[in-house]
Amino acid sequence: MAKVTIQEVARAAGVSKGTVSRVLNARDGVNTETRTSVLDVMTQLGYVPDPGARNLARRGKHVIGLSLDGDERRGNTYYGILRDALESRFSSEGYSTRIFSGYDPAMLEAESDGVILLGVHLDDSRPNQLEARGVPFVMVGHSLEHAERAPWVDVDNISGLFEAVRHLTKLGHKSIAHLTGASTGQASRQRLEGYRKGMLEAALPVNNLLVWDGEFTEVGGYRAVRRALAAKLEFSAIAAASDEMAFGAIMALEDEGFRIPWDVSVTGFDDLPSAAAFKPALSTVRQDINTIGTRAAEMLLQNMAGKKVSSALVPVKLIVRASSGAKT
Amino acid sequence: MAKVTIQEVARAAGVSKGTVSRVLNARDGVNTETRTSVLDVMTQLGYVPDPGARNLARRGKHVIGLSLDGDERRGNTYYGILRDALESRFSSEGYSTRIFSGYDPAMLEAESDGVILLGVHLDDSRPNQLEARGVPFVMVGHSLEHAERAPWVDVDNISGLFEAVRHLTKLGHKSIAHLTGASTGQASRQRLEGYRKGMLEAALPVNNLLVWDGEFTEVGGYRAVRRALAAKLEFSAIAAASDEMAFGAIMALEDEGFRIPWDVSVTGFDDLPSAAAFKPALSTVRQDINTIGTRAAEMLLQNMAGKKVSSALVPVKLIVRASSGAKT
DNA sequence: GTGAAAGCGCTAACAT
DNA sequence: ATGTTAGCGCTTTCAC
Repeated sequence: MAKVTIQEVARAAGVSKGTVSRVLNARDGVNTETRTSVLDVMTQLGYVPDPGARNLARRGKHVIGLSLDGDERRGNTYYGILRDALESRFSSEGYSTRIFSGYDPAMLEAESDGVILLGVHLDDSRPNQLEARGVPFVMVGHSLEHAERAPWVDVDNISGLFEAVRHLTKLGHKSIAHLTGASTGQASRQRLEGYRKGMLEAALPVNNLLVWDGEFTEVGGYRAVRRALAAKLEFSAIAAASDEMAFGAIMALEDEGFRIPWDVSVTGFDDLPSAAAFKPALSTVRQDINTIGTRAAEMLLQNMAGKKVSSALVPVKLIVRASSGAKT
Repeated sequence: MAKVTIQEVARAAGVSKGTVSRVLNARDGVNTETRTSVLDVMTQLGYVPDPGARNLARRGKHVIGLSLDGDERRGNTYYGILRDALESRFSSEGYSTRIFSGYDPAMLEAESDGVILLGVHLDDSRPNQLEARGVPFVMVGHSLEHAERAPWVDVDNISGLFEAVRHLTKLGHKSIAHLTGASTGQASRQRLEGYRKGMLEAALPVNNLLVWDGEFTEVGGYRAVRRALAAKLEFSAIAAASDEMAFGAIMALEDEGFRIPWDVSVTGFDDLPSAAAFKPALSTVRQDINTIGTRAAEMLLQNMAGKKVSSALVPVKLIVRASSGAKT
């Protein structure tokens, strides 16, 4: 595993360091043949560019800022994974990432070359400010308000819950509850909309008493279900807006003697690693957090390079496991 | 904020780059006067060494591995903060950090210069293996089994819970329950021991029915309290082994109509950022996660430099807020 | 289109 | 004890 450098690649390919560097940076002005041959040699030798050296030669700050507004840290399995994905993509490009929690646009501008905006909400001032300052940025998550300000990557929330509800209605369920998160978040609204669309499609009424706030946490889900049970609400299925709320819901149901999925079917959203391991294994809408992170990173990289990029809606996929079953 | 380099420091101090580099790396063979004067110039100019350039010149891999066994990721506010602290300390030293989840000692050895071991448990094989391979490492958390293998940093768990219980007994509480975490973890055991010592000190009996497993999560705390209530257990205070379990406990209590702290006093452990914001503000044992991370990083750095370092027990501090009050 | 050479900020010999 | 000088791996002029 001896370190292979650009020099060796150059020699092996019979060209100069300069040329190798050019193909490495996808700069044009390189003969197509030379390019492919160099590329070949690279993979053959298992060449991996040294980020430190690149930064040094490029002379920049080379840090990208992760701006979290408030406590995205909480409830965080999701953010942990996302952060890993961003980090690994950026670091392989020679950028280090830094978390900026206390939101300070001036600092962001001074200390980073570009920024990833996490958890943008309705009346968020960050997109405007960043745009005004001309700092390249991309948002993870989106809302109509800010959609035009900068490119964003988001998961297809609406389709996700729509699919979950359709799955449930096909199973014969009619009274389907929805566990929603904080009302200020975009994701919650969109998932709620997906729920409504799903009910509509099956010509089922949307009963507001069956839309519960689970605060996007396990306990939140647990308590919401307890309240519903205490209020003697009738339902045979729950489509939750997150896996964690679904976990909480299932615990509450089981604590009260209900069996999943025989008495009540439950679906989640996210497909966290723990969803498959849960008892019963959770039926859920998978969103590939890694893809989202990688996409966002790539978009920002392009953006910083001055290229125009367009936003992306990442598709979701319904994963059916043991927590949902036919209405009995 | 123009970038100041070692060259400029050298000129301003009237010495050569070499000398500046020497003081920068705390290498000896430098006149004390020169050293202090160089140091002065550095702070005056606001000099910050460029990590990339250092790595490049030092020719090493310069990555330190964070080994998490299994899913430390979960329940994670704690690990998020810890990781930030480690990262910032290491990166200012020119090291990048990488997470190694699937534990593979060979990989760890091949790809990192040193490793931080997180969540070491009783029958953990990592300390032995790492030691056998001669990889420098330090552990965050400790157990008697591994205490001699390598330096560790840990919070004073025993004193922490001891203080919490003493606080409660001084308030007049006699029936004090303890919410504990997973029994395999060291921290849980030590906190449980602190609880026992606290009860002992006040000549109070330890009733095993009042030691509840809250799985170190909010829901876990919530459910444990519900079970206790359903079993009609008598208690006027709860000393939890984590803030999150305490949050869950308070929610369960309030959902059943109890008022905190009038009907039941509750204390936590960690002092997460959310503890002060919680309603009611949580009395808890503060452990400074940042200090722990920074200490661990510093120890590893020393260790890698071949210096002998000794383990550290970081003190804790009881923070009294609104969730605990006199027994009525 | 490609090579040669200069340098990015720093460390590590080697001198003195 | 300190200065000098090569590089580290890469990008970027500037020639050709």
